[in-house]
Amino acid sequence: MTGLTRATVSALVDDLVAGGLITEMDPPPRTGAGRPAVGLALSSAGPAGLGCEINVDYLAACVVDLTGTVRQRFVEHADQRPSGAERSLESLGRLAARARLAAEAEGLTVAGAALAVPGLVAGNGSVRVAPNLDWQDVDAPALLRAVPELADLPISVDNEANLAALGELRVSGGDPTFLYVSGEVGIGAGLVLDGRLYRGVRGWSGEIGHVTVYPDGRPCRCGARGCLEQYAGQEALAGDLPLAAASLGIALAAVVNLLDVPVIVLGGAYAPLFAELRAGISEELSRRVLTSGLADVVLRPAALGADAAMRGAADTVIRAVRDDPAAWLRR
Amino acid sequence: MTGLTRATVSALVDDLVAGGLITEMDPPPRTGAGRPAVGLALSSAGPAGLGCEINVDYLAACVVDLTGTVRQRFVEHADQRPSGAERSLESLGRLAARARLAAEAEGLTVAGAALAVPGLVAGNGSVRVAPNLDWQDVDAPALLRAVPELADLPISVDNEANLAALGELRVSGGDPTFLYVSGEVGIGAGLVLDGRLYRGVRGWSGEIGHVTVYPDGRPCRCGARGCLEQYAGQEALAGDLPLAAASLGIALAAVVNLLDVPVIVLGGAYAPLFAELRAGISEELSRRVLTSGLADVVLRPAALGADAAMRGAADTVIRAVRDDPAAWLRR
DNA sequence: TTGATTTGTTTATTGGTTGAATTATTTGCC
DNA sequence: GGCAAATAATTCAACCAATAAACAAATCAA
Repeated sequence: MTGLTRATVSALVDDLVAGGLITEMDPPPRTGAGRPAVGLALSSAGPAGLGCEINVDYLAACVVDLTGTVRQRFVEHADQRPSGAERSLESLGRLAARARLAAEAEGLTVAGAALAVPGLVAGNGSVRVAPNLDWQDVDAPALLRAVPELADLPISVDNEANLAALGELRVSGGDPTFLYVSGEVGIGAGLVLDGRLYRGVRGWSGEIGHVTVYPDGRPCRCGARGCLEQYAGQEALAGDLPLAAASLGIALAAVVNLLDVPVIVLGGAYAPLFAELRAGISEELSRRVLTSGLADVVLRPAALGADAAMRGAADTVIRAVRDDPAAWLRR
Repeated sequence: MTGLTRATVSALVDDLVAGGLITEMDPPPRTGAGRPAVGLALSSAGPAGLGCEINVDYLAACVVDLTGTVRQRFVEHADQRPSGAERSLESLGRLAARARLAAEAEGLTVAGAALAVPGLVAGNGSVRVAPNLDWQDVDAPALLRAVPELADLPISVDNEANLAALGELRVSGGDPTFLYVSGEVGIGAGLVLDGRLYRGVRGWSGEIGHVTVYPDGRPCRCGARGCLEQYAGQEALAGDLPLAAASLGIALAAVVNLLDVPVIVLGGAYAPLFAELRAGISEELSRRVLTSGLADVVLRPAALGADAAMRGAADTVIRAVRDDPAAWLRR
């Protein structure tokens, strides 16, 4: 597939095995005649990713190894709104430190950390706004690194819906292009195009909750009227489910018309309600998507549950190692 | 910038000069002391791109050289709706052949052709639907190649708004991410992300004309209700301009919320009306874009006029040569 | 046991890049 | 006018990763 010769591949694989990224499997899988091949697999003892998440009512951290297996998982339920950013991130840092130490006791090396937050994140990792946490301009990486056990780690920060979309990308059966919609208190979306998360120029993509569905409709806390969030957010969801489905369908039809996205994944609070929402969404999609006669849009519930964002965060770290293993070996 | 040594760069440049892609300039530009450098510029005598366009009321073809200069330009005004696809594409083929021959008489080598159509294009270049031409499943590349003078050319086909966006990308002062909105009989959009046109999985992105702005509004010929096209299409534009601006603003706010696009370019019929439309669009954008308090969305009229799609088409050909010059040299 | 088949390694060769030295061409200063 | 400094470009031996082809290893089937 790569066009490289067996000799070259062997040399490269030797480096990866020596660097602990790949292990040789014994006994190897077989086919027909001939000398049996040596099996190779991603190492479960090499570099690992530390995924962290802060949300309105919980803190979470996990360590995922190169194979994608969750090796450590810590969750702490507590309302974060009264704490303020500093106290919350200090608690999360301690939780993450526990996860890291437990993982390293198992022989893993944590290569880096990523943090999922329900808000807008600037390019340098600072959180511009997190409305539901009441945060503004929080330098999250610095506050996390204040915990001594994390001081040496590279830490990235991203929106929770974006990272949940990445988590879904990993477990999904290989749809390289889809929209992940996360129904929480607000509604966020993560857009994966050709296998890569599209973050937008300033990292502020995916704010589907504030797409207008009824221009003169209900007032939204953002100041506008008729935002999707007012019709399909967690509060509205408890009331009129058919309205929630129709409004979701209208907003999603806009996405499909604009981006020709063939798959939509419903996560967060939408996942358990998928059966009830599906028909209403589909109806609006088939009515309003210009190409609905040419090809269907696939609707499906998220495969990962509440851990999606945290797992996606950890995944960004190990994906970086997998995308450029030589950089890891040179470290 | 590349990290290559001068020796290596010299060797590579030698190949490009020998292949006619680059010419040495004489006299070169100067700075201070020292041996003066040899100036290098893209050759205006090398490979060129043939850009073609078919639209409701005209046919057009042009040849653009490596430097981006339009070297030949032919336009034929005539209503194409009564002709049918075969006759239209034969006429366009003859026009393109004239452009090609004239360009080759000037020493250019036409490397390929690209065709802009107002419709949905499949991956193989066939036009699935072009509503305003009343086309369905037209194998446009084959019909163009039926003209003997074009038989040897690789021909690609794309949506006109997509190609106009690419044309705009070339002349714009380097915004790598923007949405180009083309107001014609219908409304199309071309989405350029990080300097690359995003076509969607099936090539059907950019159908902003069928984004819903008023869910229970005017019926559209697509079967839905309240599509943008009914409020900001060429017919609606002649009537209520403030309504057109507001509805455009609502749809564009959705794009910005979803994609964090920092620049919106208004083309086609919108370009001459830019002054009248601007305030109405901006008002809705600042009201409905969640991040409008954090960073502005830039609105500007298209720099290229009616030639945008044709120029963008030609540009795709020369861009392919520039992106992989070695492939051209190996030919 | 033999031959076919497949996997993996060895080794000389190749081609592109590098680095250092060299040559070329200008400006600025005494 | 002559010389030093600065900058540009080329030459050439050395290096390195990948290649191709031969060879060794390990299995199955007859």
